[in-house]
Amino acid sequence: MSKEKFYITTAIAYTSRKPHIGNTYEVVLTDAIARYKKAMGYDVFFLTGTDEHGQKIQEEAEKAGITPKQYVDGVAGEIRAIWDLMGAEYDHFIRTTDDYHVKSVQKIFKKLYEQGDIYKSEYEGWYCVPDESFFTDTQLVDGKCPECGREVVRTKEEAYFFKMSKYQDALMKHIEEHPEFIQPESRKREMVNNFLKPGLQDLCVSRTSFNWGIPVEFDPGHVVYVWIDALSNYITALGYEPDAKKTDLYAKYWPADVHIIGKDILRFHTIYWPIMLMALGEPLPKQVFGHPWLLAGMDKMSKSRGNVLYADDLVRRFGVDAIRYYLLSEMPYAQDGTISYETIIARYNADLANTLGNLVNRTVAMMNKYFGGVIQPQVKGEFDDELIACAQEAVKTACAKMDEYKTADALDAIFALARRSNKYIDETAPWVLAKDENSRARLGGVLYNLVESIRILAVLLSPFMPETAKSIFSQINAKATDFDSVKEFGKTVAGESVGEATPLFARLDEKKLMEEIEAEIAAKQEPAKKEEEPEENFIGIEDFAKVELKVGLVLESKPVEGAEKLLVSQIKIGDETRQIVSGIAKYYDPSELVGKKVVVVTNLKPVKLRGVLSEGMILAASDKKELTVLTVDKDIPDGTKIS
RNA sequence: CGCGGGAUGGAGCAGUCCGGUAGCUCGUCGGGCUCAUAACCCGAAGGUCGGUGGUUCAAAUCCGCCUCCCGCAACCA
Repeated sequence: MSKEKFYITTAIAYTSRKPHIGNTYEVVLTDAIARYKKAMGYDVFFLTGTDEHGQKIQEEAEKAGITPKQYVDGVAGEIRAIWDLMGAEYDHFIRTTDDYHVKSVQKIFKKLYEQGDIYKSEYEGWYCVPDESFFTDTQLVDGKCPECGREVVRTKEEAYFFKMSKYQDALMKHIEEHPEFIQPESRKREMVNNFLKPGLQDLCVSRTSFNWGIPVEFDPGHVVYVWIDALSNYITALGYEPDAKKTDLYAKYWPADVHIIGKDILRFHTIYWPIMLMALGEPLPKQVFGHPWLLAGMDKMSKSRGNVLYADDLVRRFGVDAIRYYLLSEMPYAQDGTISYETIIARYNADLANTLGNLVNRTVAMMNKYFGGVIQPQVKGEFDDELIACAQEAVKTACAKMDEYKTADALDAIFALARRSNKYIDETAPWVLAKDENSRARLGGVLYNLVESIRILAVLLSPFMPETAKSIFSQINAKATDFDSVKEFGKTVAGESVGEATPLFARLDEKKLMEEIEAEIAAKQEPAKKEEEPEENFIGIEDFAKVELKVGLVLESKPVEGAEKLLVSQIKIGDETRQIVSGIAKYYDPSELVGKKVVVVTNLKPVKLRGVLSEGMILAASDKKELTVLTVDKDIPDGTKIS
């Protein structure tokens, strides 16, 4: 009888830049699940890879003065190196520039076109250059870009569209009939209520404005736009081609058991991807899990905020398993988690060094001290039952939680056994037993129980911290290391010798380490700033002169109906009065604004925001928490020019 | 009234579906022990479970209303 299969994937990482620890979380999570499933006897296929096409990459490459292919080769290599560093045991690493992928995507595109699911747009479309976005007539707001309100160009570029609406009802039905399809549950409602119920828009699936993409075979000049290209990776990696004989891999592993993805791309995986598969006549993935995000403090990690943490830096400092442990134990199932050096150090010391590391260390040390390292036979005694029950409970709970992909809860159950084992040492007090020759057998039995508990701990930890598990196995010289061996207590073999007691995780000096880290960060930031500023950020005085700024007096202000952030104000600027809409409702009560003299950009092209005409812009200073409008220092008539 | 999630000792979370002693980890304070990585074990302090009204013998848990936070959508000239 063959083993049950389990196909699991991460999203493919975009190769525009090096991934930060938040991006890396996804591959660690997936790896832990994959290792667990393997340990449970599944025939696992774990896919990850990189998404390498698109305008952004083309631009980055141009900036760097190399070809897009050279550029993505570099970043993809970097990504793969990080995945390897994290210990990800993937079975295949797909790159969307791989030839088999390119070929298959072209065929998929063609098939969808030929069967009428993709059509060439017959009307002209609208393109917003700064946003690089393409819109249909109905998407425009008052003839302007719905994203940014700027002018759009009636673009001559044709584009292909995917008829999403055709499959809408079928998808709706599928989601209703498979409640486990979208995880976590709350995300499902977001998808259904925000996209499915209002009706799906047809999706633009080709571009002519850049050429770094998979060419549409039958229409030169067009490249396949992101969705069909990127999402298909899950099947092309298995050798899928439409209307061809199914490969063994595909026949065996598809449909995927779970796609592990970030919550930000849930929409593409739960709506567009299933519809694509329906159109191809292929089965849908069984589940899509949108994991939460890892935040640095309270903020999203981003380069511009300067709060980015990288996996390789962290691994260098704390080791792979410590970082894997942090990510897997700290992230809640459905809510965003946080990461910082302080919290890593705190968990490292409390859980890894004190609870786990010290347990192993003291046990092995006693074994060596009292019995020359030789494991003694099991001798029953007081407190044993409770320890054994705890070990069995840990196995049961850890597995149950892992079946739901709740890694934090699983680790919690495992560490409960480590804590119970430490307590067992205090209860049985081996050092007291050691003083009495009569209790020598019991002393051996106590140590046996401890070694066995530690062995079970290591087995359970192996999907999460493979290196650590290995190190523990070697220290206690464990022979039985698979999940089968932890079903019952007592697989440790008496007569074997344990190894040297080597600390698994050295305790960290938080204060000293933080000083070191801060110094390092400071050293890194200084030179980086100097490089960037002078070259790119200067504008000439003539550029500045293009902006016409004047003092304006706020006569009246009120909220814009139906908009959360908008206030519409009547502003007197010399002889004229203008209506200006600003996104400041969260920070200002309309009445506060009246009578203020503010700085207004007067030569901005008028736009309609939320249907209300805005003829200018009020300048304001803001960071993520606070916003304040600019006013003038001394009183001066409205209409005064600012330069 | 766009949709959804949440508010529980200093921090992070469980408990809420199926009402009945409010639990876990970290932190703090006190004690114990000495096998061990100044570690481990025990004990204590600390919560009117966001507010309010109701149902009930009994509400963190069920129902109504309100406040605040967070996602998604929209939008932020």
